Amino acid sequence: MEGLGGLTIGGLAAEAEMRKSSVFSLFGSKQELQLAALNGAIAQFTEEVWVPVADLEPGLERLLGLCDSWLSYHQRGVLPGGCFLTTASVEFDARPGPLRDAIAACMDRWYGVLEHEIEAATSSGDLPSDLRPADIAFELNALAAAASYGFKLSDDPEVFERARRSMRRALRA
Amino acid sequence: MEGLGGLTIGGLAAEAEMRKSSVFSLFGSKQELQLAALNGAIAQFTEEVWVPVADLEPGLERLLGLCDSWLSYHQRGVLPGGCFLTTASVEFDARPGPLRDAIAACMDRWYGVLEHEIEAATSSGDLPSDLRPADIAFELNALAAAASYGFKLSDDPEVFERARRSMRRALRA
DNA sequence: GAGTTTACCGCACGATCGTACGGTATAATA
DNA sequence: TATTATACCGTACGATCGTGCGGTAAACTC
Repeated sequence: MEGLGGLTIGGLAAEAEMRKSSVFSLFGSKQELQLAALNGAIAQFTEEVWVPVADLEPGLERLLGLCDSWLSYHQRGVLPGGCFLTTASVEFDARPGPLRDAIAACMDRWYGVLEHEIEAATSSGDLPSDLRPADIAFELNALAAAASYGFKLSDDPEVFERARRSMRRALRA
Repeated sequence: MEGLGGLTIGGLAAEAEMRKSSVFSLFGSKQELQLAALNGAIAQFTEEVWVPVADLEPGLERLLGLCDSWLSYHQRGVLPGGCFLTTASVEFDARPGPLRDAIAACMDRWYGVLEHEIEAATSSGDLPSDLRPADIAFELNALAAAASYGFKLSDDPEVFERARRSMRRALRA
């Protein structure tokens, strides 16, 4: 398995060459472990996707760079199981609890980042002002996620080209 | 749990008010059950999404109707766990075997349907000919899937409006 | 150096799940 | 009617998983 549900204390212990009970006592519960894994994945995502473009000019330029680093992150398969947030969303969207709440909060934060950037591009005139930032953010996220699991399913890197063209189209419409 | 992995023989037996062993002997193995569930979900999807628009004019008209019935299908939450194919894709994209193959085949068939319709719209002049059908099909699918799990995660029906606007934008670019 | 914290281990329990096998009615068939 | 197939049941086994508890050795603190 993959994703947060496929994360097992025993499996993690084996990878760390420790005993199950050690790993368990280190986190206290599986749920804590899952939350920690989610935070770790988010930190890594930020490091690999956002940081490389943080120095670019806010607005359309950084947005375009972000799309590229985003797709590259997925294409390199940095972590198995594809887009962690998408996997987690699909897995927990119908299971209320702290995990679902944390995932939803992460998604909201990420949407906030995207929308903020889109608004910057709009106010500097690089994007038409009749576009709703939330629409574009939703669209970009949908494309990145679909590219991630579409690639893992088809093994065809062409999906990243498709996603890239669609993103470009969304950002100059 | 949800999706194909969350499908358990015991759980199904409870729903059917039967015994585990009965359900098991009815399918022979869990994998056969999962394949049957996949086929059932595809049949239902076809019934609820494709059939209602089958009589429309091939091309853009049917494409637009398809997007609406597609989103409506997800919004009504016809089956728990959101878009079955997307859930299954995310769940099995890294687990080689008959399940993954069947899921990939279903996706391919669905993409084929979409592309065929897009080509009809292009050749009748309702869509610009510089658009690649595979790109548009990918985009529509990404939007529908994202709307499905986005809604289950946020409980905000606005995502369907967003997805609808993005789909419309993709189809008249 | 005594006491306490930290990191890890070993073992065991209960729950869940897929799977297997033998049994028993009822229905179909010849 | 005799035979066979079908549908379902009861029970059991082995594997996996989360969890709890007592123990031990090293590290740290006073």
